[in-house]
Amino acid sequence: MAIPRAAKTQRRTRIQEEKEEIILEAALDVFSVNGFRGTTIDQIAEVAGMSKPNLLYYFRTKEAMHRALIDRVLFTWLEPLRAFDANGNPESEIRSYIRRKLEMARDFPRESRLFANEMLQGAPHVEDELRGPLKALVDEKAEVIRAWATAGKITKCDPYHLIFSIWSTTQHYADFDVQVRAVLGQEHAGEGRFEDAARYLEQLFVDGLRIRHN
Amino acid sequence: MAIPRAAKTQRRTRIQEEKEEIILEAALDVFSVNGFRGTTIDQIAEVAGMSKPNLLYYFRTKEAMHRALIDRVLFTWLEPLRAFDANGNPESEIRSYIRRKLEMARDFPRESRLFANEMLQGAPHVEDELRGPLKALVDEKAEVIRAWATAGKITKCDPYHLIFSIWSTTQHYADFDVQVRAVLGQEHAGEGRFEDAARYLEQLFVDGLRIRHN
DNA sequence: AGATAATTTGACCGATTGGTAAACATTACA
DNA sequence: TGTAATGTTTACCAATCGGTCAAATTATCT
Repeated sequence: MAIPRAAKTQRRTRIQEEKEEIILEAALDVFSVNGFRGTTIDQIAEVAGMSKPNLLYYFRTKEAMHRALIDRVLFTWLEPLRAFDANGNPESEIRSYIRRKLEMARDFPRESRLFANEMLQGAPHVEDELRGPLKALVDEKAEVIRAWATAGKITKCDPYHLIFSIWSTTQHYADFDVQVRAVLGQEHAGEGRFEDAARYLEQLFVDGLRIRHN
Repeated sequence: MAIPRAAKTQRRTRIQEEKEEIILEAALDVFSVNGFRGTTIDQIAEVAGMSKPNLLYYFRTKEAMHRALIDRVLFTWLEPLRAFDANGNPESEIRSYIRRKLEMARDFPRESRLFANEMLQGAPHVEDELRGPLKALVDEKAEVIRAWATAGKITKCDPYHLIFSIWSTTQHYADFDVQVRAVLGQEHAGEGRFEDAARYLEQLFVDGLRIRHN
């Protein structure tokens, strides 16, 4: 008798951990490109190299796979913002936040696209997380930025829209990668484009905010 | 005998124009949210308020609907960039480009999401347009910006990444609308958010580029 | 009005969808 | 080694998919 997903044993088998890893990896491949509705379990099964019923042994529904994937990715995705330090130097904090976000766009483009897909569809599966934990985190960091502005360390500006602009400019290089490559052309579309982007964005944000260079 | 899509008559009927309009409007609703793969003809038919075979009388395949929709939207979508004037004042040109793009994000969010969906999927239906006409247009405008920089009217910066950053920051308010609303919360998520965004972005880009105020 | 062309629909097709049942194979553990 | 739990697969299901067809309806033109 098969009891999937550690219902009886509490502890997860070695095989369970390995297979769930493989499945989520494959699911990330497919969901990030085709979105939830556009993804079929068969596609994921093929990428994962296992049969469809075998997938459904580990995750009972397509929703369960998507849910598990979102949950896992959401935490790491917010890491850079969590690392944003109130006690740090404004210029270096913003610089390194941009750098980290850009590295994530380069190294984890599928994760970025997974979220983008979810947002485009109106976030039917994660709206609660947005209104709850995400808003709370952004509120906290926005307050830090506002304090910097009040203290005259930074130009006065709307901290929420500042955060939005950092999110959008950096994630653009993951979500719109095809367009970026197409427009830059063969010669400038190499991996150097991330360094070019980093240089440009740091210039834009730091000078744009008139951050005091100590 | 039914001859769809003006094969014989050359001229399009009044009914043809009306119905094709209704269909594309409905298709925009659905494609922009669910992407190509995630959209079904039945969904479009229901939104359009007509039977599925009736849709297929005007557009023979789902691809044909999507194609027609992309073609129509692509032109208007690039309007703001086309209006970018080499002879204008750098500051006002960039300001009004941002303003126009932000207005489009506010007034035509579905069009923005349609493209975003297409990009996330790797642009399987429009890659040629990206490498061709779009790249050509961007190359031309990038040259204008570079000339401004050379003339000292503007801070030296990578013109391509400047354009990317204007695209991403403005379209963010259409594509990630749910997230923006969720983070801003009930009180700041009203329509005023576009004016706040406009104010912030103009400040960011204009001061960031150290444009000379004549 | 009558004829002809344009439009609309219900019934239907084979393929694909998410998911299930049960037989079979493998593993872990006594 | 034996056996019970875990893991895997084949065959299958009803629902939905993109699309066709022929018949019925409506608009157009003389």
